[in-house]
Amino acid sequence: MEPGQTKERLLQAAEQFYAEHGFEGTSMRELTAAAGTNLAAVNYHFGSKKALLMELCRIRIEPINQDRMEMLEAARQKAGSAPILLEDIFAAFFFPVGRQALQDGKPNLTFLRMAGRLISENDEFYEEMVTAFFPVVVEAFLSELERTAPGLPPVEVRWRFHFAVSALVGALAQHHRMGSSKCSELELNDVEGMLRRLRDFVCAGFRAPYEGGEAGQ
Amino acid sequence: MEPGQTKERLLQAAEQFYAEHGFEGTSMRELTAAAGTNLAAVNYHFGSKKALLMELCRIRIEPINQDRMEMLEAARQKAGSAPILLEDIFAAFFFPVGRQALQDGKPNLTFLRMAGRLISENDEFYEEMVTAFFPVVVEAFLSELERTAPGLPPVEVRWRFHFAVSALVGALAQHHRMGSSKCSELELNDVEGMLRRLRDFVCAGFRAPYEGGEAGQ
DNA sequence: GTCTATAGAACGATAGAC
DNA sequence: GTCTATCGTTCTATAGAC
Repeated sequence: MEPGQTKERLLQAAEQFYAEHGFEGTSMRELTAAAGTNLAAVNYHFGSKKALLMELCRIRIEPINQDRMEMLEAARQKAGSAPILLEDIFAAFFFPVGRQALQDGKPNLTFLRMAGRLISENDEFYEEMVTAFFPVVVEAFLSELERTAPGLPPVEVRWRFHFAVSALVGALAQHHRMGSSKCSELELNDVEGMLRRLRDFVCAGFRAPYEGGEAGQ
Repeated sequence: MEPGQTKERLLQAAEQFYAEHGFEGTSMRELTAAAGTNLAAVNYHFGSKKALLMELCRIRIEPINQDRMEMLEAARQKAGSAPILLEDIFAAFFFPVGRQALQDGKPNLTFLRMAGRLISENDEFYEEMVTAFFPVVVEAFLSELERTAPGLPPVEVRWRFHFAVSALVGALAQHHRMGSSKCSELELNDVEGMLRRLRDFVCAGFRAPYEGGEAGQ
């Protein structure tokens, strides 16, 4: 193969395989074959299988989290001294995912799937990714949410944010399967529409009346 | 080992390994060692790795779906000719998971994690499980939701149910990680409390105002 | 019904030529 | 920077003794 493009082709193939089969299910043999190269290239460019997949995650996640912080800051500016609108907070958390998925013009559903993988990855890989990429963003959004919903105990805010993140990650992981069977009318390629729907769903959920934690069934 | 209990010990170990590492990440060597037996036992009792893990899923999922159908029918009876309360529909979908997790007295978080795995399993395994265990239940709940929310287009009902299921599966997959870092105050063992919170969150989300699908950001 | 032993293939990683 | 060849390990599955 001509030199200089192997690294990018490896990352591209890694996204495909990692999205479809996760860390454990991804074979470096298949991956390098799909990238038109060989096993040795992985070690030369990245050092190991794990380092390749971590680098892929870094490349994809970091720009999203940068967008999130910028959109959150913009929402703060817009609100001035008033409380930030809940819709703007969750827009800042959700919409950058769509921006990243659409970066090459048409929607990259493989990337969505890869993002959805994170949640059920094995603990070692998960822990490394979360502590590397997410603590600052999560704390920023949590404290903004606490400020916006003063009536809600911090524990309840954390639960609801947890549900919101779960819904996002699950929706991403499942998005490619929404087209099958009875859901064919759903517009798969309208990632932005999906995220807007999800934002509205989650904002309403976040505003659910708080029963004090001891309500009966 | 004494005869007659190997099959059960294999299923128990399978739950642990499948929950932690998924299908691809589960090794029959480690699993059979943890079960105090050997590789040959898997083929004798189940036929293959895949058959063992599918059987585990069947044993866990089928009772939940049976509970769901019974609770949905009970909610129908309770409502009579009036529309069923949204809270009762999602209680019927969510709470049986907790009942299954608590079946041995104290909460079985491993089972929750296993259930959360489903969503990002490789397509072959996923497809087989979903078409084997879920189509009837999903259609029953979807048509009940359509009946309960007459103002909402069926496509929108499907999207919101999709988000609700995603939130459930994601919350299950992540539940064991909620104890770490800043969330230590959250009561991990209160699975029923978590599901009640999630039910309220999702019901509020499902009632989000419908903008007609073309609302701006 | 349970075991040991092993077949046969696939795995990640690396040495060394070019 | 890219390749071939191969090392040492681990994988699932199975044959056959008890």
